[in-house]
Amino acid sequence: MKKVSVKDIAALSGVSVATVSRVINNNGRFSEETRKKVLKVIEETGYEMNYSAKTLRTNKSYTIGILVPDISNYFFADVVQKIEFTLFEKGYSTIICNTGRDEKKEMDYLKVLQGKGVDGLIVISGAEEFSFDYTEAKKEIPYICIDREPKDKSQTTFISSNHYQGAFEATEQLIKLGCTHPIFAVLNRKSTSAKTRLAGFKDALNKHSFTFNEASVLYLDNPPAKMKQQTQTFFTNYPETNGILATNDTIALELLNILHAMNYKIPEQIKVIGFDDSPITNYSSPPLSSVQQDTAKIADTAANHLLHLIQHPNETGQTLMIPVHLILRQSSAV
Amino acid sequence: MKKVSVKDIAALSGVSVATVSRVINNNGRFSEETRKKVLKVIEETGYEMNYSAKTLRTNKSYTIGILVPDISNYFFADVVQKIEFTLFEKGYSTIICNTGRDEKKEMDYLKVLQGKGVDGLIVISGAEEFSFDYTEAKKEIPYICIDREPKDKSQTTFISSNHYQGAFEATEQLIKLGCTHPIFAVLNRKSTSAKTRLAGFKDALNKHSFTFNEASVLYLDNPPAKMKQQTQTFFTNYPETNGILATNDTIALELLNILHAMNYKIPEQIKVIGFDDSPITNYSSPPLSSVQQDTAKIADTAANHLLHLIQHPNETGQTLMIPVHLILRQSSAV
DNA sequence: TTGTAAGCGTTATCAA
DNA sequence: TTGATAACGCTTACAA
Repeated sequence: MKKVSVKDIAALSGVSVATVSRVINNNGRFSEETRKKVLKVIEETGYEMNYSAKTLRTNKSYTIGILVPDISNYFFADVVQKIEFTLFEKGYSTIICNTGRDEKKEMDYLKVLQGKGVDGLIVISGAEEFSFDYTEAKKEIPYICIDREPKDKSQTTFISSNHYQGAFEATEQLIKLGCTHPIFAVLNRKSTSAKTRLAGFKDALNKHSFTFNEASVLYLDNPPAKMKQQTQTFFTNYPETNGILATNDTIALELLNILHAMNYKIPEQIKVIGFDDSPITNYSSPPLSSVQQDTAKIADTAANHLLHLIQHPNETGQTLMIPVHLILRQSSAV
Repeated sequence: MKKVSVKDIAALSGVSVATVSRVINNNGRFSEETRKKVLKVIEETGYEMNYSAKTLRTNKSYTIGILVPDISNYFFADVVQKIEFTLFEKGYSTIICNTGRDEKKEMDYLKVLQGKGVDGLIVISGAEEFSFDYTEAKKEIPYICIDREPKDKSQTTFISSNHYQGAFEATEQLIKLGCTHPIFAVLNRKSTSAKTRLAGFKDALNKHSFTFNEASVLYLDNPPAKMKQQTQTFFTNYPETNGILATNDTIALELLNILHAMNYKIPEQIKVIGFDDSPITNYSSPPLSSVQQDTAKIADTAANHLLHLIQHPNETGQTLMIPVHLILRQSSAV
């Protein structure tokens, strides 16, 4: 009772393994009659392709690796899920690697993925620049970077939400709503996207002739207890602060709680806007305004572009910007 | 500049491929001198194992498949992440399959996973019972079910939070806090775990001599708009309702919003408890009491048990219950 | 302790 | 239109 192989199919349908292979892959020529016969036997026996053998032979694994910092973060999970969906539709399976922002682990994963012969790689976010280590020039694996600056842009495709635009618009919105002292709240562990958001914030301030200085950015660290203390200190030093653009929704919500505890009224005294538009934004008090990323488009672009890159390895060097949308809710109301 | 193989290593270090293989896998005998020599060459050349070849030969893939309904759900993502971590530490990589609760997709995934020769499977949640279709008796793949009743418990290991206990305790808590008419809010698409929670709710009512009838369960459907209407109808019919145990946090939060809109005061008029204790519980208004699942323990148990099962395929039939903890917050305060 | 060689399930080349 | 066969990179008897 062992697994049935092409050889068995060949024997049962009275043709050679070569023919069976041709039928399965629909390449080369064979008669309609043969095709029917073979497919029938395949159906009956419940034959399933041994992908290891196929991969070994063809050097194509139909497997894609995804490097992601933290799959329990909604934004990442959502993107990954959608990428996985698209890839599966096209016959690829996906190995998801949760790096936990650990560089060593990332290297280990890369090694294994290479050993498994992945056809391509999608790298999502991260603090440092990403470059694939092609030492000794093995098979070059095409890769796509999402929200993570590649070291050498000519080697890959860079896909990113337009973080700059999002932060810029959100900041202008705060100003328009009357915030005289808007700040940007960001984690000290800074990702590529966070840096870009900061730039957007800064430029929006400039455009409206606000000064950007140490009173304009609130740097935070985990855990929440530390964040609370840092926030309190900041507000003691800069009590005039009346608008916050947070680098993501989690930070925004944490700040909401902290500000409540400090007896600030949101949005009356301080207006808050987050980033990512995760589902939680609807359930906070008050509901949180946020910059929505188009995860569907990001995922779709990434998946399709990678597949394209696999076919045409040298068409790299592009940077694709995905527009974002500011969603206004109670936390930034007038 | 092609990929280096055992053959190259053998040539470069002046031994046979067999010896190289022995050194790599540290099995069989070889002299210390040989070992050093071979490892040096491996190091220098940056050799990486071709896993397809290894898998083909040994029929072991060091790959585990995880079937999960929805990776953007925090509870699932958290469990998956932790399983993945443990498995990677032990040299396994993980193919995560997001089934989207689609039975056809689940079957397709199963086929591919089988073709890729996964050594084991972890199946998380889902509406119907799970049984692996071993038609034609291929290689039997050991699998673990988390939160999803296996069709035949003797074939697998069933791991689950103690949903019954959680629901029972939460219900008792509601009663203890003075709720005279507690209800259970659940989605119409009912999972194994939801059914068990309902049972716990029911038994707690019985214990305290409350009657369980159609006024005790609020059945809901997505999307939120529909949920709102269903809730309003329910409260028109049963206005005495003053306590809610929701089948998960998302439902609980949705209800919180709906009840606010209906001008109910939480927790004064209605007390609410959720399930899962996702991070959002801290940011809702009021903060949500919830039954916390021990994801770390679930994940760890699942991973280790599966690895054990791979070594000892016939030690199946266990059911492992993981205790849960009721976390009390504002939404159920007196 | 080490080497030789068979074989895992495919695909692809070459002949028929 | 088909078939025989080599090759992919690795492990593992069996020999030496």
